[in-house]
Amino acid sequence: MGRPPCCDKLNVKRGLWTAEEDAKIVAYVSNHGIGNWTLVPKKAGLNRCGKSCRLRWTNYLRPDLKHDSFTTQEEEHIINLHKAIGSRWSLIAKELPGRTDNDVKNYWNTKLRKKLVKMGIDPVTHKPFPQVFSDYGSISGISNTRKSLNSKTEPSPTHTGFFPNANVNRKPLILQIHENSFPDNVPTWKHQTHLQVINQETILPHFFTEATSSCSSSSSSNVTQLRSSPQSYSCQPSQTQITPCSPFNWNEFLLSEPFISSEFHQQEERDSQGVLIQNEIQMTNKSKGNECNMNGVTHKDSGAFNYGTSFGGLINKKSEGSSSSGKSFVDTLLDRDSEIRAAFPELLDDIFYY
DNA sequence: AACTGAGCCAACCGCCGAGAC
DNA sequence: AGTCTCGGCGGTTGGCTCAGT
Repeated sequence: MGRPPCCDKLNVKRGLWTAEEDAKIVAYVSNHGIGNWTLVPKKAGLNRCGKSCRLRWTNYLRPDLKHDSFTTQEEEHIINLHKAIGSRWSLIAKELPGRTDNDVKNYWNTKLRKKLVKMGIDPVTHKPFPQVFSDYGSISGISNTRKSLNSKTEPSPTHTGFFPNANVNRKPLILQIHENSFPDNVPTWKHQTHLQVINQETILPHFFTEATSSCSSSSSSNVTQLRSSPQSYSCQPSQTQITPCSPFNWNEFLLSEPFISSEFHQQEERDSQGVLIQNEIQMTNKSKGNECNMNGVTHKDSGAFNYGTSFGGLINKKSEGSSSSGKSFVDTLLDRDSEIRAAFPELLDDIFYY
């Protein structure tokens, strides 16, 4: 039953590729094209796993790849896209010709994330840190930071920490940030005593998983949550129904136009009147077609889940008048981001210019 | 010159959905 | 219907390079 295994994992070579191996893959692909990667090692005379061959090709050997450093324009594009869709590296990479998801991911993790932190911007929410703390304080019921100054709760050992190795260095987050040359042009941060005692967990949960999963990297896990938790979804399910880590309401991106019920529109109206967005929408994404349960009403999509169509259709729900046909999915997302910011200034706060 | 730590990036790991059997 | 692999994805790690001491 089932397919045979693609390779004997114990007897295949691992590690860095040699020029000779690269040449074999290139020769094979140029002769046979890309097909079943499990057959490639055998046919190309390589003692590698097919999966490894595929990765080598897609991340390094593909002729359309750029191998030079990222340009300023590409940087800005990545930041904007990450702001809009989070760490969906494959989607971001599709918007950057010649770049792979691995390239983009590495560049983000090694350069851009640090750059944003140095600028005083939370790389998850893309908001200035003081604003993030302020948001979280109001969301979680922490009416002022002084309250948490007295907190002596021990940090949870399960959190990975905002900075690398923070799980080893268990200093409060604020101290870490401060000690990591926080810029002087962020006034709030000058008041170290006002901040230094704040416990990691007390501040903002998503910080502690940011290194491994930003908000939308948890988008996949959000979907999982949606399946298991009909009441709400957020980056941190146990915290609040409002996700502080993204300006987007992902509900909307999981719905396409045919799903939009009158109840949903009513909900939107309430939202636009300043009522906090409640996660009344329960989503399930079944193996064939999308099913979504909104306020108890189940709707079903006709086709497989598809960003380009489902998202696009949904986005256009609010983008009436804007051309949808010629725009890419991500462009549309960015437009949508701007629209949301314009529509909900009190919820989404000021746009931050990099 | 030798050592050390940080930065970088290619490659691997593990999960998931789709589809083959 | 159930089991299994493939292919795709995001997260993590190993090891190389280089700057600083």
